[in-house]
Amino acid sequence: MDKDYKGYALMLKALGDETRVKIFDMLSSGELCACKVLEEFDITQPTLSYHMKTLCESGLVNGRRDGIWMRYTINREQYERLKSFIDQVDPPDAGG
Amino acid sequence: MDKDYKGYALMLKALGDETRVKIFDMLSSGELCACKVLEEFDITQPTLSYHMKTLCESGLVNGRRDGIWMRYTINREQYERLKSFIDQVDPPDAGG
DNA sequence: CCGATATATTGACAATTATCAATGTGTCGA
DNA sequence: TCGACACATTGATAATTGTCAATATATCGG
Repeated sequence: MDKDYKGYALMLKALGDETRVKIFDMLSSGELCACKVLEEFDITQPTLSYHMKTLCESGLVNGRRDGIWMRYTINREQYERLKSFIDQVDPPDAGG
Repeated sequence: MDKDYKGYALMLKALGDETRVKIFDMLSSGELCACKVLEEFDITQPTLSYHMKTLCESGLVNGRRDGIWMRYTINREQYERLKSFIDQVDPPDAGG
């Protein structure tokens, strides 16, 4: 039962950016459309689109079209998978 | 109580690399010296040194000199901090 | 079909990253 | 103090990243 380090690394890398980790956190309160996310940042629309693509390609975020809008949610399955990995690390005491 | 997105992003970025996330996982079983870590990878010693520096600078890993060796452990405090953030995301159901 | 709105893609570019070979630094034992 | 070992730093380089302006695509209402 080899661990999927490549998969974890992809998700962690997607979250390894201040803008994207904030977007991820915003999505914790539920589905959001791109335009609502955009309001929270001082970036252009193409840049947001790039970040959303990065998050989606990591598997951590799902996007669906709803008419004019793209609505994004956290992919719970992948989120749980990442969380399990992080939890499982659980180092012994004496390191900080 | 603003969230330290920059700090989380730094840690997540450090883990967002297949080699480093594997090192991090190796450290879950306790302290390891660089030479032991190196044995597990097909990379040169300078490259490992670079990765260890990246992990240490993110705050997630501590290094200490022990004579000839550098011994690395997970920084439990930072690890718990990251884990708490991830746990706290906890999206509502309906996203996978 | 046309215009308006939301989003995606492309092309360009500066900055950062991961990697190595070569070399430097620190520690110990003889 | 010298050599050997473990590790760090430097310099170089190819690849990747984050960003924007410009443009393309998709959806809807009329």
